[in-house]
Amino acid sequence: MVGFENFRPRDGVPVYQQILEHIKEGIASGCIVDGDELPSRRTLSTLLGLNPNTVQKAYKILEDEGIIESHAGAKSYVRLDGEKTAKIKAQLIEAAAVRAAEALKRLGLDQSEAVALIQKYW
Amino acid sequence: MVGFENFRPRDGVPVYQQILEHIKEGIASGCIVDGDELPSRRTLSTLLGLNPNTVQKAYKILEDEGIIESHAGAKSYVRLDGEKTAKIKAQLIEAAAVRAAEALKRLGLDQSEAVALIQKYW
DNA sequence: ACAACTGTATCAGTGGTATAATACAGTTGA
DNA sequence: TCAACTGTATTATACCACTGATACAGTTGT
Repeated sequence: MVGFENFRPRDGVPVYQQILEHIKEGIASGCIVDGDELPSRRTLSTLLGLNPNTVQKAYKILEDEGIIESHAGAKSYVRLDGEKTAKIKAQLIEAAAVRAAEALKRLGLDQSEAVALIQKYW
Repeated sequence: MVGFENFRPRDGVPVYQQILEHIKEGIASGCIVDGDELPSRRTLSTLLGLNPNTVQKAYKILEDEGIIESHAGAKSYVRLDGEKTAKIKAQLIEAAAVRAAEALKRLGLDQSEAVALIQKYW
């Protein structure tokens, strides 16, 4: 079962997007693999104190992207092959690295200073 | 005059926030200093193709934070002392570094991998 | 004084997010 | 079979961030 134990929604970002990201990050880090069962829309919405529609919105996008499989009446499962997993991981990592590099560059830092900072705040 | 030549708003983030960040980043990197004149609300909004209120919103926040000074009828100026400048710089750098470290951690990377990525995408 | 610029304030409209209340249909297991 | 779950869909509502349009007030320089 895909876990949401340490899911702490931060504000400023739509919750449905954070649910999306949480699952994709789980895939990238290897915590979530092919065949894993997802909590039902109703279960997860109750757990997080949300409306079922909010969870549905996130799940719908994941299904459109071919990451999960849903069928009326049955539970939902993660559907991944090696290629798709690698692609998700690469996309997230590149996005995070580019964002980090650009942010630090804009602050006037050079590469060695940036590296030192990452180490300091790790 | 505070410059907006290489200001390219990205979507997904409110424009008024990006204006805010642009000015704070300029302060952190030393491009913007005490006494600098700001473009007027109307001038900047025309330049960026925005509504004057959007610029006003950003300027208002900067004034509330004591970073710029505005008086009805007169132009607006940056007001900074060394302490304030250092504080802004430290805040932005810490925020960027923490955000970067957390994002890369969530993706399952370790410190050396993160450093390598920053160097790769620098 | 006056034109042309400044900042400031107010109100309306739009779109996205989230909630709410249902309804319907398929699967599962006792 | 049948109750209890599952997913799916629809409609309405509320709220807030953002943008847009407009009006008003103060300054600056000629």
